[in-house]
Amino acid sequence: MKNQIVTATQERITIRHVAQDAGVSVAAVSKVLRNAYGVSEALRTKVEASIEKLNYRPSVAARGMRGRTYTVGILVIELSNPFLPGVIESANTMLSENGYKSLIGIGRSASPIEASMIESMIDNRMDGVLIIAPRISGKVLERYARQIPIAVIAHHEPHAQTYDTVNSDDRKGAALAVEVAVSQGYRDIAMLGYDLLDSPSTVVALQREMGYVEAMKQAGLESRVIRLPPVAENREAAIRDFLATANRPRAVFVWSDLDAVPLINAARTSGIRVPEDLAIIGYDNSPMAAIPLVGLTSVDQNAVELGRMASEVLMGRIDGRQEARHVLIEPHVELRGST
DNA sequence: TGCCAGAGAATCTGGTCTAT
DNA sequence: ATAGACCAGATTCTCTGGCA
Repeated sequence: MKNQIVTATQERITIRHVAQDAGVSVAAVSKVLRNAYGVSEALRTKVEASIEKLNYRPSVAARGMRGRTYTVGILVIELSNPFLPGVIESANTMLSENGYKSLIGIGRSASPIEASMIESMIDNRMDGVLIIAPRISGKVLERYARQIPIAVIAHHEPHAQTYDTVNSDDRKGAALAVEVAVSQGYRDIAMLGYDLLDSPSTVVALQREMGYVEAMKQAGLESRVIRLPPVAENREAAIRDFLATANRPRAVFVWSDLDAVPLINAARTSGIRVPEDLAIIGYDNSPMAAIPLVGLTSVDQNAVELGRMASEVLMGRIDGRQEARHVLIEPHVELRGST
C-alpha cells in the first residue's frame, strides 16, 4: 500500500508523500521546508498546500541523521524558584526566533536525574543543551560536553574548556548589596547564607558569600555569615531562631529571595519592624519581592539577559565554535521599602 | 554562455534482518 | 557468531533543461 498516501492504519506521512502529492521531487520539498535558495513561488505554494492537506510534520529523528534536529533541551534544577521562569521564557523566545524548538526537563535537584536527562537529550539527538543551575559537577559536564554542545547558567566555572557559562556577576551583586546597606548608614550587616556542605565554588551562593566578605572588608567592616540548613531542608525554624538571637544584626543580606521573602514575612508577623529594626536585602529580584506588601530590596540578576545570552552562546557552539565563552552579566539593585 | 529551478541519487546513524 | 545488506526519512551534492 506504499503508493496510497493515507492508509487505514495512518502510516506516517513523509516527505515522499508530500512530493508525490505536489507532483515535485523530494529535494524540492526539502528546499521548501528549509527555506532554501532556488524555490519558485509556484512550487512553494504547491508544496505548502500538500503539507497542509496531508498534515505533514518533518521527522526529527531523520533530520538528526543528517546533522541537525533544531531541537534544544533546557534542563532546569526545579520549578519552585520563582526566578527561573523568566530565564526559561527568555531563552525559549530567543531559541524559537532562531528556528529551534526547546523541550524542558526538570532535574529535581538531584545529580543522577540531571545526568539521565542529559543522556536522554543526547540520545534524542538534540542539537544542544541549556542547563540552569546544575547539581552535577563541572567534571561531569565536561564529559557530556564532548558529546553535545552545552551552555550553563548559574554555574561559575570560568576555566571550563568544553562548555560555556553565562552567569550574573554574583560577587559584584553581593558587593552592590553591601554598598547599598552602607550608603544607607548600616554598619552591622550580616549575610544569611545556607550550609553549602562541600559544594564547589561553582555554586552561586558561594560566589555571593565571597562577594559579601570582600565588600565588607573593603568598607572596613566586620563580616558575619550566618548559615541556614541546606537547601533541601525546612528552614522556617532556623529563620525564627535568627530573628530571636540577642545580637541580631541591624541589616541582613540574604543569599536569595527564596529565604529573604520568608524572612521578611516572619519578621513582620513577630512584630519586628522592617526596615526600622531590621533591614533586609535579597537576591534575584523575584516577582514576589516586587509585591507591594513584601517590598523587598533585591539584587536583580537580569533574568531576561541571562536567558538571551545563554541561548546565543549555545547556538554559537552548535554552529561549531570550539573555544569556550564565559559571560558575566551586570547585576543591579532594585530599591524597595525593606531598606 | 551563464543563471536558476528543480530532479536524481548519495549520504547520514544505528538497529534489525539475513546469509554464511 | 559474525559480516554484510537493508531500512528509516530527511539533507545535500551534482547534474540537467529551459530561458534570457
